[in-house]
Amino acid sequence: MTRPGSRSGTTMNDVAAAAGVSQATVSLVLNDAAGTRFSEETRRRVHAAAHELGYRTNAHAKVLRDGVAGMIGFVGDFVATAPFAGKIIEGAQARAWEAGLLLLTVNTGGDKDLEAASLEAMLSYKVAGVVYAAMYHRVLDVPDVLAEVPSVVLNSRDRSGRFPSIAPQEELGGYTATKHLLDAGHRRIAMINIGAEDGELPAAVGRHAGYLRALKEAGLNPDPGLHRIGEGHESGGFDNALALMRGPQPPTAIFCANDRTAWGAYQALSQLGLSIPHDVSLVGFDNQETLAPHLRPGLTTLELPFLEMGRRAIELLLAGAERDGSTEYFECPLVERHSVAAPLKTTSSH
Amino acid sequence: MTRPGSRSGTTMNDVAAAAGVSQATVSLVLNDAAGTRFSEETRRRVHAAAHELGYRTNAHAKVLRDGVAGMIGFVGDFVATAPFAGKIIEGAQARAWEAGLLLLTVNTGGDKDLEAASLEAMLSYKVAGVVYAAMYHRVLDVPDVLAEVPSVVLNSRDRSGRFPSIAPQEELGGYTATKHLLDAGHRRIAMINIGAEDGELPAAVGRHAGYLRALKEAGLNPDPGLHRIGEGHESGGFDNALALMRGPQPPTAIFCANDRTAWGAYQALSQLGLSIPHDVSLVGFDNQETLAPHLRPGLTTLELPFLEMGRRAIELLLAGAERDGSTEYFECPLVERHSVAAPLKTTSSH
DNA sequence: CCGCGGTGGTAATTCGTATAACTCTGCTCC
DNA sequence: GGAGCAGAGTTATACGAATTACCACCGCGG
Repeated sequence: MTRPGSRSGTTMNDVAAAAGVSQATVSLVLNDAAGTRFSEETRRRVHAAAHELGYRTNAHAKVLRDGVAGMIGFVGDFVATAPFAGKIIEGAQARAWEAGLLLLTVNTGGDKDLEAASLEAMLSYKVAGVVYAAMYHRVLDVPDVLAEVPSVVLNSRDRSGRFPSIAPQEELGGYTATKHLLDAGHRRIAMINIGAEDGELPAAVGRHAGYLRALKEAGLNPDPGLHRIGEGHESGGFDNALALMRGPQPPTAIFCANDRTAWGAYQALSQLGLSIPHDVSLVGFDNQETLAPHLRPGLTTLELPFLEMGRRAIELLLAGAERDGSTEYFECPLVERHSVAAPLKTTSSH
Repeated sequence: MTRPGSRSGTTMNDVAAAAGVSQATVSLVLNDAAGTRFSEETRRRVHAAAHELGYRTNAHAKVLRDGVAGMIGFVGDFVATAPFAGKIIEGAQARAWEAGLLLLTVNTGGDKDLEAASLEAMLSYKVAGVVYAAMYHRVLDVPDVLAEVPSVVLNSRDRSGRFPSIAPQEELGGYTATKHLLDAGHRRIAMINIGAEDGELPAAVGRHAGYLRALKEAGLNPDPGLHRIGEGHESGGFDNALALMRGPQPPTAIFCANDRTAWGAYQALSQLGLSIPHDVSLVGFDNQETLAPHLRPGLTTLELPFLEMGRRAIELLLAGAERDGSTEYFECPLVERHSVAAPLKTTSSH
């Protein structure tokens, strides 16, 4: 009803009739099919008619005919919900679009029934592949149906090892963070981790391992009293930072295994009247854009390369073929701001 | 290759062959079509064969035949990127799913070409409707193509008035926030707004109007010196709060037009050695989940009902029909935490 | 012995597009 | 002057599911 010609149901037959040619001609001309020859006059008429009628190809008919759809499924336990992980979709969507593909997204919120049902729906839409994304890095069980189509696990690892996975390089991140603090001259470096290291949480395990490696490499003996476990939230950072600084031998620097924890530590230090980085240095992890740059002083932290990871997931899908279950690790670059300085007085180690 | 029967290309004909019946029978049985009668034995065989072969309906064939697809397009200038607006997608997706529909999402990042192209793609997929969502509440120009399909504008208003819009009730929010402060006994209430009120930013205009109305209703004369304009960021909150408190007659309470601004104010007050809410009370706006609950003390703020707004957008789409360009406003409930208390000393007004 | 109604199912068509195979008209060339 | 061929299109079919119209069979009444 909008413009005269833009009825939603305009088909190639309508265009053909308007241009006075056959439907096949319309198809061939509009798709600029290779190896066919039509007079300039005919091409002109077809294009004119198509434009006039507001013709738009019916994607379903095309898919039915060609067998493969221009869509990729993106299932996550969060997708939209998580504040910072939006980047991961942004990257995926951008890359998909470059390949002319649309993203069919569902966030299950952890609901396994919804997950199964939406995967079924996606498969009936003949998606070219499925990205199975997780909010945080862990080891997870991938639904069997995904084996029917190219799939990749994003920001987590597939326990069964059937699917290619993409994950951040946690250990190196932990190492880099700690090394940065060591290089600034710190010797008593605490770590407030996110949750227990029961092996199901590669972020916690890896970051801590990197922390230990850096310490060891510097010839330092890790003080168990400086290693604490929060829950990845502000309160965990707050409580643990408070306990740490009130202890007998407080650290001169704290590595917080995520930015939220670091924020809690900021609040604790502020409450104790300690200044950052003068009295104590801090390094975070995640480079959460709503947080890290806006703390005072700005938080030095490690960036989770979500944009690239999202892009890469689609890339792998498109490459298809190989389909081994190997994991591709992404390095987390250090982004320096102003929460790290040299310690006040060096607690000499000999 | 996974399980024997789960080839991706299993069609009704395959099932029919396996069950020893016709394709029509398979269709009728599987869809449990009304008014048809098949023997129990036949039904059983059909279901068994379908299950055995891992049959899954081809959505494209169905759409082609039936004309309407089980998908809704969701286009945004952000979609994933914005930290808190994820809720809006979550709500939309949940409601869509209840209706058996999938969401086809694209975040354009403001790129108009991408926007146009993805709308075209969505329309070729015969989406049942399109939600056109914006990151922040404003007045925007909606692409003409949207007129071809049921569409609704989410978290913004359509300038042309052709499409139904859904937006938060900013004025009432500003009023509620201010009233809350008045009720606590405050008389000198400042406001740090987000950006200029040039009419293109309903959030800024509305929240300020509500602030003025509440003041007027309380018989107070707004002090222009207490009204400041930030940029909606932390730094705007920081700088303006600092200026406000260092002024000749500092306020006893500040209404910050968003949570990020409020956070900046927290930092400024902390720097000045002022405590919240003892020395000054604060109210924010947005109830940003990564921020408001984690500030110390927790920030009293107004919630943007994104989940409901997202749901409602889909609801309107499904209702279709009417299609007037009216705007539906959503109330922003006050969520009380601990940043508001009675003022220290009342600056009596007579 | 024919017709009739009910039961249980099937054949054929439709949706919109892509494409392989085919037709028809001129023209050239020997 | 007919073979051959290039040029310009067309016809027909397939993709997978839904649906309408139809058909075959059986038992029974008249």
